[in-house]
Amino acid sequence: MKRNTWQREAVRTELSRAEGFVSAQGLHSALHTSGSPIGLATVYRALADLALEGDADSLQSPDGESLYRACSTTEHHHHLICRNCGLTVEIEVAAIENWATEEAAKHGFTEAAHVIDIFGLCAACTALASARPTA
Amino acid sequence: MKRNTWQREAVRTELSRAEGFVSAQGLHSALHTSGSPIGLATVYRALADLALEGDADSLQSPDGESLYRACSTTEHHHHLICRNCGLTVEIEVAAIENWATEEAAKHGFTEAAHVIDIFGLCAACTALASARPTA
DNA sequence: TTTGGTGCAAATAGTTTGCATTGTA
DNA sequence: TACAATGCAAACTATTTGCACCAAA
Repeated sequence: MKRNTWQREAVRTELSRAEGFVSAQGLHSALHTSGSPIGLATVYRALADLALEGDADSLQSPDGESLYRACSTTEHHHHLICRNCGLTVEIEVAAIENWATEEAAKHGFTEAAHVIDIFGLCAACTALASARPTA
Repeated sequence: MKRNTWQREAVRTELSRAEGFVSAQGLHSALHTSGSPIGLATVYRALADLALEGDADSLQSPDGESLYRACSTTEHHHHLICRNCGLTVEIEVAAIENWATEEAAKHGFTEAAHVIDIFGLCAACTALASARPTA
């Protein structure tokens, strides 16, 4: 039987408070900042459980980190994520959903789950980047 | 100036020989099996270069590994990946490309890189699945 | 009380990097 | 000859796991 601990609750809360996707590490430090002395391993375990139970959605960022977000079971939408500051904008397009499904079906695939997310630099970070170039 | 070494050539060759996506580690051991004493770091560096030059396509597997694939054309396309047998089908749709770019621009994002991949069960695996259910 | 959960630290896994050496241009 | 590329091993990052301890049921 799953037990109800404040740690799980904290992770769940912080996850749903987050606008879009958050990394386990990010969520952990956010919790620490909020005063929770929760352990990193616990955060990982809680997130893994949430994902398993279907309460969280996860995807891999281009950098190879696992990102999680609270799963609004009903409808699913996609995100525009700033790779610098983490700003997330929700974008939803039924057209794309259909496209994905059809494209899969066209090739005989079933149980298609798509990963459609756009990583970029938000306006603010773009400005910063041009002010202080990386290279 | 980029130099032409047999190691690069080996990586390039092995990559195009592979049917679908391969991990750096997998490619490395495949090369070793073929008798190439190439170093793992070199494989990583070669793959990174190939991806940078646009000769290879890369994506993150659900396990967090970086997978690479020879990129036939200069344009980039997306994939339909069977989560059971690994069969990969390239799908390309200018419409989606544009959509992604526009959606990003609409929100002031720059340097947008999108992750659009569809994981599902290919026809063959679907048949197998119904014959011998997983759960 | 029972036993799953937690925290810490050590262990993994994948990938990157420093540096002396090698080989291409 | 000169300098990019290689190989090795150490360094890193993200994540997982073993284990003793704690607390929910």
